[in-house]
Amino acid sequence: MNLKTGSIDQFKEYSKFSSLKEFNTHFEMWMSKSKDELSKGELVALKRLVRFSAKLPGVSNAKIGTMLKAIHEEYNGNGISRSTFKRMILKATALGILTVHETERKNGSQSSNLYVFNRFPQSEPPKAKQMNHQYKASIPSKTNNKDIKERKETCLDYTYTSNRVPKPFIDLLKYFFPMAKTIEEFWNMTMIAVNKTKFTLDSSTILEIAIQSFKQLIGKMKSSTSVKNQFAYYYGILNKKLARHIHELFGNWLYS
DNA sequence: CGTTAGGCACTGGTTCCGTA
DNA sequence: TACGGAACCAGTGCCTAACG
Repeated sequence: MNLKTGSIDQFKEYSKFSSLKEFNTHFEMWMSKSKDELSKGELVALKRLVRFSAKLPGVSNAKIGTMLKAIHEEYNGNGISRSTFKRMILKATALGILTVHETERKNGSQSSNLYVFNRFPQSEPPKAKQMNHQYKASIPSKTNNKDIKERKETCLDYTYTSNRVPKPFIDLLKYFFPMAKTIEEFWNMTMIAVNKTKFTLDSSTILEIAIQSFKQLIGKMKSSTSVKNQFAYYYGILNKKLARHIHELFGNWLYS
């Protein structure tokens, strides 16, 4: 009992789904897209993790040992190893399916991880390249349960930004907008603008244009007070830059 | 008495190697 | 190639004995 400092309820704010049904729908989309990336054993592990993420849709604080035990029981002793489970976590994190948060016990010692499933993006699901090989948990700093409780009232900082946002983008924005939600919103605007073009751009190009646009926004914000809505302004810059880029790529005939 | 150091336990992370 | 498992690492608190 001393292992857990509280129930899963206190991680409520981590859930990105309004219902279990919604979570299942998103997970199915992830599976249809990414299940080939995972081995048979890894799929067993992932699906078991999903079943441990029901109380709070898409969030699990079960420890690896517990889940392995459950798998072993389910498969009559022919379960999977800790190595396989961890390989699954690495892959699923890299694919953007889930995010891992470290937690501590009340007394400060390391506790089980918090596994948070991400929503399936409405645009393109993140590619491995876009993830910047971010295999590690996206949380550099340790969190503890007390912290998490305290953060209920406040917003989560940039370390909680979803894995679908490329790291260089986070690294730039965090100095100006330290909140994860804001950074994610900027990235959402980016993907909306990109998808609107109907052109397929590679991830590094998108990132480059996004960063340029954001820098231009910051420049504007510092030099004038005319920026009323930072997202809208950013979106405007982005659209222009994307149009120019595509124009350069494909020539005038597209717009004639 | 209070403090400190050492060993233990618990967790996750990484790497490596043998095997089917 | 997927997998299991061992060996190592790190970080923390707990317990206890020794110390001043």
